[in-house]
Amino acid sequence: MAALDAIGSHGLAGVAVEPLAAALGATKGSFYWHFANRDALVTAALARWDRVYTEEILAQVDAEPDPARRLRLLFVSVTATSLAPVETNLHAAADHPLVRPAVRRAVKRRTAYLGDLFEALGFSPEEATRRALFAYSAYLGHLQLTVRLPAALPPDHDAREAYLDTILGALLSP
Amino acid sequence: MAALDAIGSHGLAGVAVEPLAAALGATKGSFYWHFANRDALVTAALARWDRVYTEEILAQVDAEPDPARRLRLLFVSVTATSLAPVETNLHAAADHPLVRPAVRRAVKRRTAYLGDLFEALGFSPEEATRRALFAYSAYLGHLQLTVRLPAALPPDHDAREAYLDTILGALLSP
DNA sequence: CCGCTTCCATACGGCACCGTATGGTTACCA
DNA sequence: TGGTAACCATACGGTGCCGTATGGAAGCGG
Repeated sequence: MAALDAIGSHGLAGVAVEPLAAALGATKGSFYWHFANRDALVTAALARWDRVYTEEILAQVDAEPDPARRLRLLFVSVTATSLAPVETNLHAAADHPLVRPAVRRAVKRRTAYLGDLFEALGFSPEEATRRALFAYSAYLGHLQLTVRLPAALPPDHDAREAYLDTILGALLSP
Repeated sequence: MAALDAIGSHGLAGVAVEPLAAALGATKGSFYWHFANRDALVTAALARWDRVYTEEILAQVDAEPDPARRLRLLFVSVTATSLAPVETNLHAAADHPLVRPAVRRAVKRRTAYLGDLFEALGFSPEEATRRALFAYSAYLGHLQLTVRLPAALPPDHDAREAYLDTILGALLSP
């Protein structure tokens, strides 16, 4: 779906009919035969985002049985830089009436998953909910830095590993 | 500065000459006498943001001598919901050529301050840098949720206090 | 071969914004 | 008091986008 790529590279405003059609070597006339309007395209992109960026990732991570290793695997999977632009730009566009419900649904789904994970690690339900929200906030901020200011992040692989150790150590401290 | 308010309520794209002039009861002709163009207005808004949203806040927090209480005070000050929209929208617009250097500067300044704080709390310089980045990421994500999805955050005052305790506990765990 | 559906292109009107041109008003000052 | 600078309003052209109207071209069943 080219619309999701456009969200990644130019944000929600980048999902524009005329430039997109031109980039695909087509014309507006063609586009408006396939879609009712721009909103329909955005809606389709959001549905695709929900499948690929939430359900598939969680299903894949959920294969790991050990909760601690599952949390680490989740962080590694989810900070892959290829996902970052779309994630960041969609969260940033969550004031848009079409985007808001999709993002709300994703945040609920993801924080619930994280909450279950922290419960499996031995925290009380309330504490698990708090740590889940904390972890998700850190995830959001990390992605934002990844996209906008990568120079602020640890430079090489070793430093990133140490950084991940720090994060997981803090999140799992009793 | 009305431009900063516009960034808060409608993002960088909300800094538009004609609507802004109309909102102030003026006209474009008046605006273009005071500013060379839209970019000049954006630049002025960014300079003001740097003063009010970084320097003043840090100066105010720095009055607290105890590092642990200073960290808590910093979090409380900085998660005031009145600051959240401008902060979030500016970070979200950091791909813009005028905004990028301003945000980069702010992030550097703030993470450096946080790093000093964690060093004052007894962490090694490297660990302090990691925790500073972690704390700033969590801050960014938290603000984003505050603006876009406030329903995802702890609902009442007691829950927010418990949440803050969890966060500070995790950030300060050895 | 005819007519119908499917798919695509060109052309148009409309909107919101940027920036410029130009004239007008106020006020101060030589 | 006449000139000049500071400030503001109206009007215009340009751009990039949305959505519609309209006319094909290609394929396929009757």
